[in-house]
Amino acid sequence: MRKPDRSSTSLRVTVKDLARDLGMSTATVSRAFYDETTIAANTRRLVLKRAGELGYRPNPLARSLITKRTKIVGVVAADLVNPFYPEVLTRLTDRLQAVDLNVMLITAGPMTSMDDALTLLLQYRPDVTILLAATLSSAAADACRRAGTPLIFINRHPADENSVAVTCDNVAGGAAVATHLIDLGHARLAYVAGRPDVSTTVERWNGFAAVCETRGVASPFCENAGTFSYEAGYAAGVRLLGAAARPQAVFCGNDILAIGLMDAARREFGLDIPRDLSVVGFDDIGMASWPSHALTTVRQPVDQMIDFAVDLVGAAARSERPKLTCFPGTLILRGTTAAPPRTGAAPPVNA
Amino acid sequence: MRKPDRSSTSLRVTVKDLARDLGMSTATVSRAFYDETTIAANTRRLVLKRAGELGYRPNPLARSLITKRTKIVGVVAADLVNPFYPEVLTRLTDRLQAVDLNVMLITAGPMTSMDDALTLLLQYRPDVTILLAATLSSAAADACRRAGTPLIFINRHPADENSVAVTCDNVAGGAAVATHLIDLGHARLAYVAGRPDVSTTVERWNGFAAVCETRGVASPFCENAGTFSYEAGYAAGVRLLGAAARPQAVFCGNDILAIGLMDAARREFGLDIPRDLSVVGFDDIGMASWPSHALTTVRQPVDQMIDFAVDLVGAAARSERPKLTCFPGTLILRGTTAAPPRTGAAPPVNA
DNA sequence: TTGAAAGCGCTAACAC
DNA sequence: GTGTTAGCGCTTTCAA
Repeated sequence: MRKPDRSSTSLRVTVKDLARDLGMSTATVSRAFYDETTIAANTRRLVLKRAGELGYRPNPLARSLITKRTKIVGVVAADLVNPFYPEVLTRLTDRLQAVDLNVMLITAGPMTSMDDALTLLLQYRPDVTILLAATLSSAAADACRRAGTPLIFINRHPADENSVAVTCDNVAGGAAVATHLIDLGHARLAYVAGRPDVSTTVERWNGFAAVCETRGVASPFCENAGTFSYEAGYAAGVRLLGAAARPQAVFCGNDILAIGLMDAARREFGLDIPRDLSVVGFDDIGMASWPSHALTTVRQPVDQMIDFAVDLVGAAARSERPKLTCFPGTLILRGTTAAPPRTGAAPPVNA
Repeated sequence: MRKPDRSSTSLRVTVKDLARDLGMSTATVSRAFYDETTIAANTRRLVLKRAGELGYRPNPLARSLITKRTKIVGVVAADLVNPFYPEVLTRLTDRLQAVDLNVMLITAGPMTSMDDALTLLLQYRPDVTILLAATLSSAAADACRRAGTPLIFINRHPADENSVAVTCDNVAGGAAVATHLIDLGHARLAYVAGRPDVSTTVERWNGFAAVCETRGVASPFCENAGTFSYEAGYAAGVRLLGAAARPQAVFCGNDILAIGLMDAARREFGLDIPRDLSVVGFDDIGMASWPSHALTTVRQPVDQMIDFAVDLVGAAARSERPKLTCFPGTLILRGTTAAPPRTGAAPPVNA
């Protein structure tokens, strides 16, 4: 076994060093770093002052041995290639850092399965684990429960009703899209589903389809893209728009699907958007507002959602169990939706 | 002070438990988990088997107290909104996880400065710290040195010649772009710089300008976008293309700048690309190959670069000091570059 | 209000 | 090849 490199041993200050320096016991020094302890105000001041000078900070690794709390938040990111998640991750880590929490990131990729990666993470005893667009095998969920780390899902409703989740109101979002498209006068609608087995896919469809039914519009066709990616959107576009009765408007499971589908519409079928086809996405990623896309979409209130999730982290660490929470989205009208061209007899003009 | 939540105390198995269960000493159990120790092969087998059954894994936090190694790799990501970095980060964490290393992620954002975030990270004593497109204040670099964490820069050449860096050959990349554009017949070239103070910006320019000089083409105009973002590219496009002598071809500091600039060219000036303007990027992010962009660009060999960086992590942890390493990029020809339209007298036909 | 002492979970000398 | 012991850096009883 390699022995620790004593030569370059960090001249790291420890409690002992600081205690000796101050002529106090290590216990007193330690107490200075906790609010709820009995220590003379003046002693604390002294300790903190000298600690600052010497650059002493309690070692969280050693501390965790006793307190059982690591100040580590595990973040499991399933799909960083969808630009929505880097946006979320950036704000999330920033906010967590601001409250003195560190992010341990795990991803599932070609080399490691989600379950293996999670096992690795759990060794570090994260106080809380946040799942970004990730779903867990029941074995993995079990492992988390045994390890005692509360789970917070972002953008997913877990099947397990015990977990905490923060999501956008996907049902209402889907409904708003349907209302918008029907108001414009579209009758042949379609939905492009991403991963079929996740809550966002199902809920957005539910809201969309429900309004179609209420408004007496034919039930929308559902094209399954299989996953949330540009390529999947493009392929779905090829299938959907090549069909005999092309839809007049399509609601895509998220923005990146919508962008893929629009590229297919233009390149493979020479369609003009929105004249020949209306398209709506979901998320409002940065790219959606670029002139080259100008995508009408449902904006998720990312900032609020993340801030709330960070509050949940605190609550979860205190073993509180808040209910799952759902934030309203906002339909953002841009350039990819318009009324269908009039065909046959023009409708009576009544305005 | 809150006392550890004994009620829900994880029934986590410890060395002691396992040792008692097996009727061995804790030392023996511990030895089973290290290759370079003297332990009977059969004993090791027994220990590992029972450990598997009971779900025992040594607590890395406790272990680190003695070994001074945490198996934590700090990753500092400066700009996750540029899609290049999520691509890199995904592969990086995946590879690190595969060799049993965990990623602690820090970002600089509105709430926390880079230096504060780094301080937070260093408390956890990462074995190595990887900087993704990040530059460090000299105070921060000092802090890292004092904390004894080796630094690996990805996509940046640090000023400090002590650090290790893995980069793409930006000079050669810039040169290849210039050669391509000049071969096509362009004479009025421009460069759009991202952050002016980083090595990639400077090196790409150097390679680009050097070839112009060699080939006897007028020194390219340099437009400073200030940062590597879509918006900055768009704004730079507005300034650059609105000028009196519009360039025939522009080399952008990276793909996302190029995409912004192209949107400006089309929307603000009604230009057709590549007929009226040739555009080249750098990185070859996924988006560059989408039909809506079809961007000619220099591909960074991300996979090789990351795999190499992961090897460096191992080397750095062993206190070796490899030299900084530079991988060749590849010019990928797509649809945004073409010969300029002939103006005035057609050149003599000689083919 | 403070200090002495025990111990978190683990590894590494050193003896056997 | 294995067990005993000490101790990593820290917090937390308990007694003073």
